[in-house]
Amino acid sequence: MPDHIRPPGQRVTIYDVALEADVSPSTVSRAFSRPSRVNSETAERIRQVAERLGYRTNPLARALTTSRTQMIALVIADITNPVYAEIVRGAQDAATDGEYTTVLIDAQESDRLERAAVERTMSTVDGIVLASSRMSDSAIRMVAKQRPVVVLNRALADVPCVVTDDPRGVRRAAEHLGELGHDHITYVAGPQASWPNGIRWRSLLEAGMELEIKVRQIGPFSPTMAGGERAAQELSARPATAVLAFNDQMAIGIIRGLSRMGVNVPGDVSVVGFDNILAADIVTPGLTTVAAPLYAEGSAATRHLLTMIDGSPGHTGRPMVLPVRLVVRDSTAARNPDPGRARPAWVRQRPVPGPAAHRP
Amino acid sequence: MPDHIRPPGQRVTIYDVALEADVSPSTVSRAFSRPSRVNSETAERIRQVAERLGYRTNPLARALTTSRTQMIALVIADITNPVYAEIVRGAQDAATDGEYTTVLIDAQESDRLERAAVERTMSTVDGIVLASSRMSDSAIRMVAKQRPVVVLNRALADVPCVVTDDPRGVRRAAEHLGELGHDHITYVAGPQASWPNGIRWRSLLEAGMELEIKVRQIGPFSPTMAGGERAAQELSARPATAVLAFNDQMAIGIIRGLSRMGVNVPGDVSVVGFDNILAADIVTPGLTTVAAPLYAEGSAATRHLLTMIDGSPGHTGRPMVLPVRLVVRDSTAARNPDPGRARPAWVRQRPVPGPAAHRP
DNA sequence: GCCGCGGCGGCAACGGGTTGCCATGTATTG
DNA sequence: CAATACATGGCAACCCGTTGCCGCCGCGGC
Repeated sequence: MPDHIRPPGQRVTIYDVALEADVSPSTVSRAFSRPSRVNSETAERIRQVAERLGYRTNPLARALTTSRTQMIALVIADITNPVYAEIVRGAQDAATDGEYTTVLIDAQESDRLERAAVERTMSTVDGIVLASSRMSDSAIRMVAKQRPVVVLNRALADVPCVVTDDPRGVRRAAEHLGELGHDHITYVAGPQASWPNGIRWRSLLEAGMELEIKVRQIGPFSPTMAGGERAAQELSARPATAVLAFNDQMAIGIIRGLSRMGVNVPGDVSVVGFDNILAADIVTPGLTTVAAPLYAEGSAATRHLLTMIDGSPGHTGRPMVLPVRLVVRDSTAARNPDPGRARPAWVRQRPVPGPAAHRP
Repeated sequence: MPDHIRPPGQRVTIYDVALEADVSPSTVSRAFSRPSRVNSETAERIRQVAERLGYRTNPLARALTTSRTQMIALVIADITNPVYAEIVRGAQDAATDGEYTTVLIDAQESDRLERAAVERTMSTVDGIVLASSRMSDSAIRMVAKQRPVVVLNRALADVPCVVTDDPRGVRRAAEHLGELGHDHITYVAGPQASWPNGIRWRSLLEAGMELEIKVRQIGPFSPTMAGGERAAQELSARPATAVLAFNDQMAIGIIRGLSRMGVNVPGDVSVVGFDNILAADIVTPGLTTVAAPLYAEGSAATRHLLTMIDGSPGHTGRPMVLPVRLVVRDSTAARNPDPGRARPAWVRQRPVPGPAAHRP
């Protein structure tokens, strides 16, 4: 009965609908793309025929003339990093609201892969959100010249940006540590290609000046738990009582590394992270961290992108900055007043067997 | 100097190249898509002109005639769930190997959203990997009729599938718990729309029969930490000494919930999860869990999809099944031999203040 | 010298919509 | 009632490659 069962692979086109509805193809086209341009009864009839035949407009064909694919690309540095999950959610929801589809690209922390992927995708999307791009400024500008681009977690002249208020976050963390009696903070650096890494360190320098806290930096390390564990090793060579890590994953790695070496967190060392990922709450001790409004970041960036696509110039003046807050948990505590107790376990470097290894 | 700086928005087409190289557009087209079909010197000249002009072939236009976009869609149930990160990596790497771009779609655990997104994307991709789809069997078959589809983590007649050996994983978990003296296992169920949820429960039923372990089920709960904490509440009403959770996130939630109520894991209750996400290793106690070869899943599924796209029928016979292994950590222990001690803390239900709350 | 064949390039017809412009018919206005 | 405006629909060109088919040319074989 349903005569809309066509040989598979034979897509229904506007021509089929036109024939069936006894109008010209252009009318069918207009019935969908500019309904106001056609008589409402005709439009309705066409819509019914289309429905019956199972017609779907072919986005590729449409894109060919309109050069609008209704897709945007979201490029993230590392899908393995849970920070991006919420950002993606925010972006995706905003895109869906605007009738756009999101193409997610995982750069795997690689400049090269990121460029290649962007290159490949650029011509298929109407705009791009670069979240924590690892590309060079000039590469980004190049891309921005060809398509609307919004950059997330990075400030860059002439390109619309949205960033979080990292300086304030760092400042709050430093104040918090200062109040606990720490007079020295070690920054454990993440990837040098990461823009926030630079700003966090500089902010700490600045905060240190004002608060009269000494600061130093070690690294860079990979922004992962493994990287944090490696940092812990290095920390043991140059002791510290307060550590600010580039991100939560590293902070967690640091906590684990230190614990394994017999160093007590927060008893001997206070650790602060960045991002407030879910795991920050489940690690023991709970991780004190600077929380960013992840979802809002993704959502704000893509909303801005959509307005640009719709022709707005995209205010490239100041970056849009989103507020952060310090989430205090149990990885920070008053500085151990007994220097004799603060170091021994650590100087001895007695490696304690870690938690049960993976046994198959 | 470089005359290839054209007014932005004016893309270079084969016609421009043809004009400049003094050949016909078709020759330019062939120079790229079938180099063997054109004289190698001519081809080289064309390539140089194209390079000079900055020509890039427009994938949309190409797709219009070839109906090949060189894109595949990867649909995942919930990007917030870390399990998918590795799957995505595997899929993406495999796709990149085959010169395909991956479009990631997050279904947000919603049947409706998933269908809508698939519907929207279907016509723009050459094939689809459905990882842990929440759609109905019939909806999936519908999609499979229009595009090559590989289903991940779900078995479905007439559609190529790749699954993990959950029955064996559950069996191993049950054996492990049995050896520790547990004679009763409670399964904490996840989403009913999740296929693995069903199979895990049935496998546990079966394993219980053979191993003479009693089993029961509670739930369903949302497959998140929050869901696990809710499950912990319910568990307190109907005590258990051994729990198998639908996934790691729930298991972690259960551990936290129980701890908060003063129940000791693994002293009073043993908890086993599923998936071996990173957090399983950082929670205290470390979570015993059934590990799946996430990366391999994504990679195998996509590779299979690519062969289907290249015309192979896609063996729809038996699903491809990937091996799992039990990772034993510290959340499982011998059953508490003292029933008097096994329940009191729990019957009393003294809610213990949880870890420090988020203080801004 | 004639024929056949292979290499190479061009023509033109797509693929599936979109849109500027024109033709027709009807409603509005003076 | 003529003149003008507007609503509606059709024609045809266009977007940018791809590809079937044909023609031209040079070469080797008989």
